[in-house]
Amino acid sequence: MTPVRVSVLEERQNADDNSSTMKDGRRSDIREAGLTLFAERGYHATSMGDIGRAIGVKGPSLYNHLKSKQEILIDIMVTTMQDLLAGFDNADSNGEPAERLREVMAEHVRYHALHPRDVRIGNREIPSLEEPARELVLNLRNEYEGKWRELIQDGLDSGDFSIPSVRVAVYAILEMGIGVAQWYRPDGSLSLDQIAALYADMAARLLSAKVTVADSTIEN
Amino acid sequence: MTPVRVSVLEERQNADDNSSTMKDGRRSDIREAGLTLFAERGYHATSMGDIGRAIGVKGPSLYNHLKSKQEILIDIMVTTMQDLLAGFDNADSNGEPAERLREVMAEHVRYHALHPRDVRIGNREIPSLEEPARELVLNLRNEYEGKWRELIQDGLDSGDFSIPSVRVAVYAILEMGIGVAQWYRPDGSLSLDQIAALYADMAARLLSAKVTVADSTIEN
DNA sequence: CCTACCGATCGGTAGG
DNA sequence: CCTACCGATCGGTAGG
Repeated sequence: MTPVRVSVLEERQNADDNSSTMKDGRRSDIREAGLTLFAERGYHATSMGDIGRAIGVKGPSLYNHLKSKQEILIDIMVTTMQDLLAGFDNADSNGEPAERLREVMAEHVRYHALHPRDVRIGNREIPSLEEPARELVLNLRNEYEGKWRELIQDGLDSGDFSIPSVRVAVYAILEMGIGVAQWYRPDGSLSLDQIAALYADMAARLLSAKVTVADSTIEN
Repeated sequence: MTPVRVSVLEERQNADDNSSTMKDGRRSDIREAGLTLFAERGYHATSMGDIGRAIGVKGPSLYNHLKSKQEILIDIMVTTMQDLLAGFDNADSNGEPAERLREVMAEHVRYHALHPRDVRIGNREIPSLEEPARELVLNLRNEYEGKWRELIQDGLDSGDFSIPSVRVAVYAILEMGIGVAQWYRPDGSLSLDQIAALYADMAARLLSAKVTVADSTIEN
């Protein structure tokens, strides 16, 4: 269920090298250290020296494997959005809207539970991205939201869902799932499958509204 | 409904000065500039020179009004949590759990819609806080969550609510409302009252679960 | 409220 | 992969 992805950094390396078999382990070590440190302290509060120290080298040595600190951030944020997009497509089926909703929500929640550092950076460090990467990430995010809007619109059209605003419903559901990254612990009393099912339930309930606002469909 | 609050910075000023009538306008100007810049770029990406420029003075001049950059952040984050706590108590009634839930959720949403910069900083810059302010803010946050847990537990005990996990329900509902700060626009097609009512509806629906997970009450 | 300035730290480069 | 070093920028202070 977890989508297969190739890190942007890894891709760059493969493009530069002829031997795609020789995988520069340092590169993924750096990514991993950046993931932890950016998530804990934030991008601007993390120095290249910090990242170097985390993998046992000095700061300047990192430049043998990348061109800038920014490159690490871009790699993390782009691959995270690509993962979420691929995860949606993987989980989506051609069944009933209600069932499709449960499946993509479960995947959304699983991804956020299993990749808390990635999504935390993804949600906090957008201002730290330089153009054009920032635009790219925002576009990927819009693409992700668009998939959700389509699914929920489908259910609205078929009569399976009943809500006054597709847009608000999408925001509410996505945000709800994002929160899992902040509290999920693998050794908690709820299993990941239980949590995913719980959130799938909650999302499903959200979409069967008894409208109390003035007009039944306000806008999109 | 919006709780009255006194900025920590203002309090400090009043404590230092004898003339509490002479309110140093610069102080709140600085707070306002920090609010905008920290929210847009992040704390570490904002310099004292940036804040000074926003109010028409040089960076060093700011130190006539405060002792450190950190002080601005602390003020913003502490008063934000105090506002949320006071907002909860103000909105809470002694009626039925379902009605109390609707009222505090509407207030939660209104606050996030009307103070997007404050809550954005509040949710992103916790790692930028130095001790002991960090502990203090986390305690206030726990206090806020605790109020929600109590309310939802009340509704569970009285049979008004039906959910497998109070804790998960609180996380889901709070996070849902926090998201409003990221998309609400005063000139949007939905009025703030409509939005608040929508989220109150969604929260109410979340709490009337038909349990699909194995055990009906998993934990707290 | 300003200019001048401090020590520290940053991202990144040179050169080996 | 390292040391040495670069120019830039930072938060904050001195002194007026």
